[in-house]
Amino acid sequence: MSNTSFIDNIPIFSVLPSSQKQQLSEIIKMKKMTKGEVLFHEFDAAEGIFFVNEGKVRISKSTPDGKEIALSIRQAGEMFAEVALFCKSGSTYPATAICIESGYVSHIKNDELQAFLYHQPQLAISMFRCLSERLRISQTTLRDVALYGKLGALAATLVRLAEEYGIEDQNGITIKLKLTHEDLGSFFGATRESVTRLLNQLKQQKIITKKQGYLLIHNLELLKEYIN
Amino acid sequence: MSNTSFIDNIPIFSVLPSSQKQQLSEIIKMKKMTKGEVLFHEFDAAEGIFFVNEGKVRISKSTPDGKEIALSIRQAGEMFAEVALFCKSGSTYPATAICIESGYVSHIKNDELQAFLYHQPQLAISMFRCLSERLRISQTTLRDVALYGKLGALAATLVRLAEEYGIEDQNGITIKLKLTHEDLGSFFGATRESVTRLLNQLKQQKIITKKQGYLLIHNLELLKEYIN
DNA sequence: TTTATATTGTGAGAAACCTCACACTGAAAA
DNA sequence: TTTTCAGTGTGAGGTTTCTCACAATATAAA
Repeated sequence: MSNTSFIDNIPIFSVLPSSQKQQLSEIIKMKKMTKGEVLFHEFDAAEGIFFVNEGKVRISKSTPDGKEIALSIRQAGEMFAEVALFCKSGSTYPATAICIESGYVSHIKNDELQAFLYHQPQLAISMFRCLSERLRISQTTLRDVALYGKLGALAATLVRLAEEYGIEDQNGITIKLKLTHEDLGSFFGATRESVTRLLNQLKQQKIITKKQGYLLIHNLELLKEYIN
Repeated sequence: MSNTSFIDNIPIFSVLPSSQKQQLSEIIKMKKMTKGEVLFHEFDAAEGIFFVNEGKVRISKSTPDGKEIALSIRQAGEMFAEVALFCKSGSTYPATAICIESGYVSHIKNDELQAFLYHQPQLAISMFRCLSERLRISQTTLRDVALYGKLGALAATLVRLAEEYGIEDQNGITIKLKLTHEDLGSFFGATRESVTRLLNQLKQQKIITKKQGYLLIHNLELLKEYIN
């Protein structure tokens, strides 16, 4: 009945009482997105913040010469472009968001969310928490990429993806993402050839296998040993 | 007269009216720190947030095998351990903070600042902004380290240090930090030998020189070209 | 099915970076 | 001053990773 159903599926909003959810639903706008669609480009004016309702969005930064690094992949219930919130007017998005699996996203304009948050300290705190968790992840990734070799960075990436997208069964943890070797390499700056070779190393050690196009992790502990 | 004078020197608190500063001064505690002192270790229980009053603090993460990456160097007026705020109880600091230049730091316990912030949305927003700026920087650094080589990462580091610690005069921008080649390398994961060789490359191109122990940047534009 | 296209696999050589060893320099301590 | 020591410079050789080229497989389209 209420049009707040999709808001209920976004964990960060669970701190809100339903009256506030109703209010929120008036400033949040859902729209369809299709695979390949660019939701925003790095350096576009930062207009607002997004939430994934369904589908997946890849957040990435690139260099002028065309190389690209994937920062994260956002799925249902997750927020992105959070850096835009409360930013100075005239700021730009620090990364590009591309839909990699069709679905729906919700969007709230910066100024409207800011006004709303002013009276919802609970929600503001939740968002603060989310932001600080992301800073923590980013700094950890930086450490991994700078200090371990590519094998370590790959291991760290697989561990992180397993935590976020892993489905566990008796065989191990399947990473439910269609990722090419090039996609994987873009998380830590390696070429597809290197990723092929590194993955084969891990396959030889029976740490991972490939099943129906998905990576299957047999031994998460061993994988973690590459990072510590 | 008032004991809020050191609070006045922390920019993020400038949004507070003086009555609130007075209130803040009751929960914030200043203490001396001396060079080499560890303010907290990575994985210590996250008890609170810090502000530098005087001196400098180096924030770093390390690996079990002793390698280390510098995340930032905080100086007077700046906040650190911001990730601790609003974190789940039982959380730990994600990095280590070591004093590299004696001075004073102020400390606020998490729960006390949280209670205070609840009634100070203005300040909460300022802190949110600071956090998101740091996420932006961390993600940019990640891109630099992953996609450019060590020379690019060095250039990016110098540009960032010049912006934060640079003093400009007719000769160029002096980075007012005592940094060994090893310190510099720790920002992006290079050995001291590599840093020596890379710096000499930049010196040959007249982009930088060394003056009285400090790095002097003659051509910031050329340096930036290594990153884009 | 056949065909087209995207993805993966693999070798060989180049480039970047690290490691180790040792010499040099400059600033602080004796 | 001399001594000491942290920091810097540099060569040689090894390792990692990239690049380029091309072959082998999947996967999707016809």
